[in-house]
Amino acid sequence: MHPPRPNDYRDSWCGELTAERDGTPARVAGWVHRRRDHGGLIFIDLRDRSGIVQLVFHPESAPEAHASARGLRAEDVISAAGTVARRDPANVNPTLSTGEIELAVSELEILADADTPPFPLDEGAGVDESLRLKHRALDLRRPEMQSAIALRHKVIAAMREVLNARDFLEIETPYLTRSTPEGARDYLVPARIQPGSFYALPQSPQLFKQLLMIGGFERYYQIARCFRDEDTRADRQPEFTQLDVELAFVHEDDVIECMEAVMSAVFEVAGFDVGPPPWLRMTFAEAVGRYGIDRPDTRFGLELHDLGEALAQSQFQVFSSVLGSGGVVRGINAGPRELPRSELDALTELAKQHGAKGLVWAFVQEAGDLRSPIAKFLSEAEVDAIRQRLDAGPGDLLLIVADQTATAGQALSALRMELARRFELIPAGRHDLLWVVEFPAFFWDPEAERWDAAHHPFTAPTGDLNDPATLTSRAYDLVLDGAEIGGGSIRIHEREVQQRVFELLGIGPDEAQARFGFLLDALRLGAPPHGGIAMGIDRIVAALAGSESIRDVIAFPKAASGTDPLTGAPAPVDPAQLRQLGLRLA
RNA sequence: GGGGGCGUAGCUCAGUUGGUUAGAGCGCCGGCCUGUCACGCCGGAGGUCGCGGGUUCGAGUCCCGUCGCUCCCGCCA
Repeated sequence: MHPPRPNDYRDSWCGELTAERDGTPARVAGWVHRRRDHGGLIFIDLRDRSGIVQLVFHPESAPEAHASARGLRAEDVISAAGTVARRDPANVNPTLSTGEIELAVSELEILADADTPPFPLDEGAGVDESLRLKHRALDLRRPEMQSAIALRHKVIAAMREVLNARDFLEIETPYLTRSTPEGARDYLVPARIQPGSFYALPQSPQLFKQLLMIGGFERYYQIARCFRDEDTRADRQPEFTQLDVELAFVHEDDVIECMEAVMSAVFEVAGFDVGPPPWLRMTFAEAVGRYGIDRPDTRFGLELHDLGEALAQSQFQVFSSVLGSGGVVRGINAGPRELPRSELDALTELAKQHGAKGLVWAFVQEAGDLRSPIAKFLSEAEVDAIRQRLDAGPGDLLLIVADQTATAGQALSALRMELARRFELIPAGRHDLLWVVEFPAFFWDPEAERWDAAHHPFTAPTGDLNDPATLTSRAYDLVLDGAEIGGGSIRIHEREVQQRVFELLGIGPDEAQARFGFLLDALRLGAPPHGGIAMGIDRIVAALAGSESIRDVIAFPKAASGTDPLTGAPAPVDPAQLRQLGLRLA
């Protein structure tokens, strides 16, 4: 690390005192990591951002320092000066980078004493998370948090470096804005100077970056905070950070190539091996066909297979009726597994939780027949067909779901993931990265009785606008180990097309003008073809750090409930503040 | 909005079929200790068993309600 400017607190980093400094004076500062008081000798492990060094206090040679060292406790903040001394070979600690030396302290200053920590720093990960969040300043001192936050910095720095070298401009867009709805609920901010009116916090800088393209900047990026008022998950926070990128005069390949350069640099600084670009591209149709969902984890098999053709006439009513109503019967071969009934029930529950009405399990017997609750409904030909489609042999466990395509896919995908966890099917250290492309542009929403945008309403479609079901959107998602870490598209740059898409989505000309007039107006003034992408920085860093939750790579995250145990937000406000805003609580 | 899991000492947890004074490890406090590095040894303090109600002679344990944390579905790209 860059050496500290010597002052009366310190002249050296703890973690950088080595045998080369033997015999030289040094002054360090930091937190008391551990204390070992032998009555005579006192050892203190002192920690700063760079690492840990052992301080030793001798009662004879430094009685004053030794006396005050007796009162040191965990997390006290001190400055200590003394002489770097090589340790006796028998006393070397090989687990410490500074283990060959210690600092024999002659002068100790206690800069701040600390209360007994509410949780131990070395067990941090096992501690209740809301307690950690409540005392986040303490929690952040844990090595895991230190390295996660440092990794986050390195990732963002690598992104900036690549984009800067390619002449991108980093441009900020407003956080107080009119909502640019992409489907999620907006966070609203009441406007004092316009009582009754509200700003919205942006769900993404989508429209602004398109305006920047129309504004002639051609290559833009931003490390942008985005806000969505929806329930959280381990990988979702009310506010999150994305690398937002947009380019003018580009096609899909141009954006993808650019992001491959950016992400290669990111994976490189993290020492994360995903192989060199270009990375695999898979169509939406193939992803859903083989894995059931549009963000497949391809690190293991257990692919889905269609059984509908063989079962259309099945005596088993569930199969025939689902197939008759346009649904599918699909299955996976879980391989040779012995599972007790209770575990099969648990898998059925899982399938139901993901929307399926049920799950059919079947074990292939030695003779080729099936042991299954529905075996008696299946003809020999049907059993043969199932075995063949699922490439099943004796002992194999087959899992079959009959439902509408999307539901069956989601349920089977959840089953795949559960089996992979349970039977450890994912090879250690393997990481798969792939682009999913050629998404359908619209899907029919039967409840709202209208078309809905699969991506967002500004995504450029290809095909015949008069036949929305056949339209493909010029969108692309980047998927890492089954997690969507980024997504983008070529945008609509022609006003007429944009207007037409709004109509399809049930947004009439007046409403479109009211909500998106500023975009439609700008599209009249000479919009270049353009496209871009947004990369989820929290998810990327979490994946690189091996964290289960993005909260572990955000310095000050919200809890799962959306609240902040640290500050107590959200909190009631003073009535006077409400009055100023012209608000009254219901 | 719905489902699952959890809630006992500062922390992590155990607590049997409802039964005496609710335990352990770590931490904390005091004492001893001159080569430890998760130091060691001796002693000690520390509990609204999340909260409220109920059943019972008796509830950490059973029932109802409620709150909090967490994972998932819905929702959200």
